[in-house]
Amino acid sequence: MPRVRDPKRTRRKVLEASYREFYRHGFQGGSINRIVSAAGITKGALFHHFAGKNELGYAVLDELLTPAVRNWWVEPLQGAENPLDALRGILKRFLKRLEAEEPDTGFLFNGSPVCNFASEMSPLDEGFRKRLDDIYSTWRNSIADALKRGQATALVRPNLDPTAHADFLVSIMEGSASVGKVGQELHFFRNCIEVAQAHLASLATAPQA
Amino acid sequence: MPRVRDPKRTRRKVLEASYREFYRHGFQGGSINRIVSAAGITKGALFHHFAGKNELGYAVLDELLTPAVRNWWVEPLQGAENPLDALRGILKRFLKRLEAEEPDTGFLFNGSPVCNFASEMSPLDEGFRKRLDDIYSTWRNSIADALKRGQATALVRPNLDPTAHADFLVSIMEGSASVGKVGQELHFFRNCIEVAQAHLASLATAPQA
DNA sequence: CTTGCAACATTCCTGCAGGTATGTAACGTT
DNA sequence: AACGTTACATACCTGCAGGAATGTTGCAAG
Repeated sequence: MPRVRDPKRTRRKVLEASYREFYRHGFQGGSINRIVSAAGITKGALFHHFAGKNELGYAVLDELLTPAVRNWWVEPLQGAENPLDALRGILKRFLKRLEAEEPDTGFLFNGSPVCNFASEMSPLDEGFRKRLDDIYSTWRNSIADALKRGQATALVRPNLDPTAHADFLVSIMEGSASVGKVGQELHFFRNCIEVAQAHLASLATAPQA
Repeated sequence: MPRVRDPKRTRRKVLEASYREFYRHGFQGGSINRIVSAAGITKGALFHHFAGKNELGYAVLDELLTPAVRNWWVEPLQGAENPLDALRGILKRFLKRLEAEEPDTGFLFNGSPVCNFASEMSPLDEGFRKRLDDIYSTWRNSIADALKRGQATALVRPNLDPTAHADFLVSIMEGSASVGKVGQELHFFRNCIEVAQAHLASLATAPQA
């Protein structure tokens, strides 16, 4: 049972409402008024917890999107004995999640939240650009490191550039999310992931059975 | 020497100024006032040529971005005898153009304009969604058709899905543009295109020399 | 059990946004 | 040459945006 005053909870509610608002309307198009009414609080409360709209956006990146990327792409790769299997597992989970979602809801069918922020805000504000660069860097490094470990254990072809392939994979994820949200057809996502899976399989040393 | 009144020219100036404004600030963040001052005209002239901000955005898509995609991706593939070579040629031209550009200017370093519109506006307005869907559809169809022709002439592996690979390729282009604009490093684009080139090469029937 | 600060709520303010109303002058038409 | 329409320019209007100022209340510590 929530107490009458629970600053952490309030802050969290604001963050999540902001996330949804910015996800739908973009950052610039997102309205503080809508956020406070969606969160069931007042503008005074919001500005007590966040210095301004930009800081609110920064907090969404730092406290929601950065952990999300860590959950999806860093932790699953960290302890993996076979990095290619781990990557293919992530893609499979992605597709499963997409198939379970209703269109127009949720994390994936309306584009990657990170990519939405990046498209809109990275050229306009250095605070956003820096944070988004951090997110994409850890994402790409996580994949590149996994591929390097795979090369060390002779599971991944030695003659390929792990960094380049990491860049390529992240581009695929973000690109398919952006293009797919326009058409809103599961079909499209399935196609992209399918080809990506085949591409990943082609990175293994032994031609797989 | 331009005449005192040249409606086509004026309209064109507005369109191009709008394109630049929306490219930098996004559609919602883009300001009509800035557009008219950048175009060197007045608000009355703008609203004489365009019914409203949305119609202005539609016109940018219809009259600037649709032809741009046709130029880059449809026409070069249309008469190509070898579709894979044609695709690789397009990628090479892209990279050349990127290398020639200053960062922070131009078509590519700040993301794909189509993708920017898509991320921001396709969930918010059906008029935008429809137009963007058309653009992406012709883009994808153009590639898929080229691959099919390649299969017919036995230049492309028969056991791959042309549609799926077209979806994949468009995702790569748009994704790398979106992710790359955050880091602003030519390195990243080069990596993505390089891997994409290798991927394209792997679609050929004969293991290429 | 008071006191003080943190956690809110209310109210108001300024600026710019997109858009309209109206005025005026160039230009094709007969 | 007079006219009507198209192509603009000027001035203004309404609304909501982000945010500041100020008021009020829970709550933990002494």
